[in-house]
Amino acid sequence: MGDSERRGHGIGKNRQDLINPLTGNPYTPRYYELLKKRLKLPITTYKQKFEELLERPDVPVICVTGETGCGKSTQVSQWCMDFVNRTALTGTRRMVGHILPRRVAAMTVSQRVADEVDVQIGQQVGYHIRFEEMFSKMTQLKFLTDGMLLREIIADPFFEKYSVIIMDEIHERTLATDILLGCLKEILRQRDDLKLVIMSATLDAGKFSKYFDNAPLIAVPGKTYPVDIFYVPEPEKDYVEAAARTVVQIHLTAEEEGDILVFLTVTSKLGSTPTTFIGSRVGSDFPRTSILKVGSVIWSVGADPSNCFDSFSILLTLLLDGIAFVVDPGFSKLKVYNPRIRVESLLISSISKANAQQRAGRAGRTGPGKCFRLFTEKAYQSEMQDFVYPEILRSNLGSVILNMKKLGIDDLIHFDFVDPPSPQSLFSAMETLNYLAAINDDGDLTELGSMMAEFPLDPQLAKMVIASCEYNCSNEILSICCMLTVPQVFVRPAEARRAADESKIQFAHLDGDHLTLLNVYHAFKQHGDSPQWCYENFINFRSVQSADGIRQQLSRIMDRFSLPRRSCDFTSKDYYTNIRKALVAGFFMQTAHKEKSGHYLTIKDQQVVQLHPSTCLDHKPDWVLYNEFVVTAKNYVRTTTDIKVDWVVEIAPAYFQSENLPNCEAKRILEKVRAKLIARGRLKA
DNA sequence: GAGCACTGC
Repeated sequence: MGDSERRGHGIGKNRQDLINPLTGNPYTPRYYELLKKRLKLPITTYKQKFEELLERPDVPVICVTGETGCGKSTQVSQWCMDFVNRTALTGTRRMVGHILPRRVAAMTVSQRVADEVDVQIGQQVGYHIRFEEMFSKMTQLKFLTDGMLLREIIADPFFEKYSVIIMDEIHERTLATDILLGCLKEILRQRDDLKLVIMSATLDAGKFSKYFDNAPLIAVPGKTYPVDIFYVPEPEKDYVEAAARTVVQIHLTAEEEGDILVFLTVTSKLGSTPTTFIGSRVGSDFPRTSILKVGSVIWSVGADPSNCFDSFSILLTLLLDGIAFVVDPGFSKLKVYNPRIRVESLLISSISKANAQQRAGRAGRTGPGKCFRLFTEKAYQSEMQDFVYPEILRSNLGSVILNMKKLGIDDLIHFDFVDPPSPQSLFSAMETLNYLAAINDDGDLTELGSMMAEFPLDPQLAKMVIASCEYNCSNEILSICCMLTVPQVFVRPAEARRAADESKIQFAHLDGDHLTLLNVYHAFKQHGDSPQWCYENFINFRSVQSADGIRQQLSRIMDRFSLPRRSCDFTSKDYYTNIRKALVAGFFMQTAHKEKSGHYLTIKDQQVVQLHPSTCLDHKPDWVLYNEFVVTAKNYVRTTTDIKVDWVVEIAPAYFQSENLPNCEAKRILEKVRAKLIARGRLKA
């Protein structure tokens, strides 16, 4: 705590006391207002202990745990900034980097800290997230997303910009965090002037402390009240119904005041507005505010069902006090990866004990609370995992490996991961990168791979973008690539499905959905990026707008590598053919063949798939390329384009060599085509 | 002929 803070409300007699050392200006009234609140935070008691640890040269890593709301994110970074200012040697002053997994969190926490230390955001305190740089030369404390730090480390392998790095919310265990933790452990061996602060939710703390050679741990108790936990006696068949029922019951019987928080995941049952679903069962005279978590969207239920929060307010809302009841069905939507068929999908899966405890904790923020778990106590005790598997164990590792190779980490098998991925999943991703020519047969990054790593894209997309220059259609592929990267371009409101489908027809390209997306992008630009036009044509404005932003970023990267941005003549018969060939250059591993029986099999893994009904293809081509494999009631390939077998053999000869292929109809055709192309001199034997 | 969209660069 600075001198002025110790004097409480800063009614110092000496004018000097009222000067903000960061700016040289007197503190504003707002500063004192916030200071009062800061002094009451649970974490404030631990300031001295933390600072002592920070000063000790033999302590490179400090772990801090505490529940949301204890103040760790806002206060610890200020203490670190003070520390750097106290100890900074003349000459180069280094920064404090505060890493959070989400953009919104990085923005809101940095704004809060800037307010608390009474500076303008972007000056001494700033943030850096994708598409937004809010910092300057004088920035001493910078908030950034983990993905952003992963970009920075490429240019600055020892984090020499920083004196202190704070890794916050690491229990979320994003891919980027896991790579960074491994890198940081190594960097700390080589830099004795770097401090690392690890912050996580309480339960996982021991694991990280141990990983960093038993780093000292500061555990901040939460300011919480007891929460009674209730279980259902029998497993619930339909948890959405059960959740609605429970909400009604609380409403009718509970005497306590307070709001209800329900954790739901998106399911078909809920439709586009879970509000209506719950609302229809709860009735309209529902006095309590229900906040329903649906993916990343929070919906409020109550008198005004249209009153739903946008994603920016979610964090703030969830931090809001006043919740006395939690209804927890015990599920969340989780990415799972099947390495055998190389498919990532979102599955509704059971949450972990740690998740369940965190959810229950929401009920005890302002007073005693109740948590209704819609699963049995036995399931909790014996079936739930302690923690959900971290993302790195549930993902296709293509991007991860590309990133790590770019950082010069060659031996991935012996890299010190907190949770090492299996050698099989590493190998399968290496194989994919090898087919894309991003790494050579020795596992070393090629020049192409090094370039691919610079693009914030999946390896296939990066390869496609770079390859498109050879096909004279990089402008078009760039647009398609961005449209593939953003969510849900076509809007289909429940009440206007037919109108939406009819509207989509005007963009439809009969050769495939990729070209349809290109048409949408072009139309969007022709109509001057108009939100109104989007609305009228059932196009998701936010999606196409962000596609446009990504496009600008990717364009700059292309320019940096002198990759020509070109289009071939629109009237040429090759215009669309070139584009489709460029698609093949990136996605040749995601192709399917129509068997004689009429159904499609994926080439490499022989999965039976169907074209997703949303496709614009008006025919069933013999060969299709797909962007996505989705598993719902059936296996579908979504966003598909008609391709010619000659192209795949010509463009990816190594991949389509027959020894790689399972014995099937497609293999025999590919062999014939191969022989034909060799005979014509279009392919080397 | 179904509907199911988690984040980050």
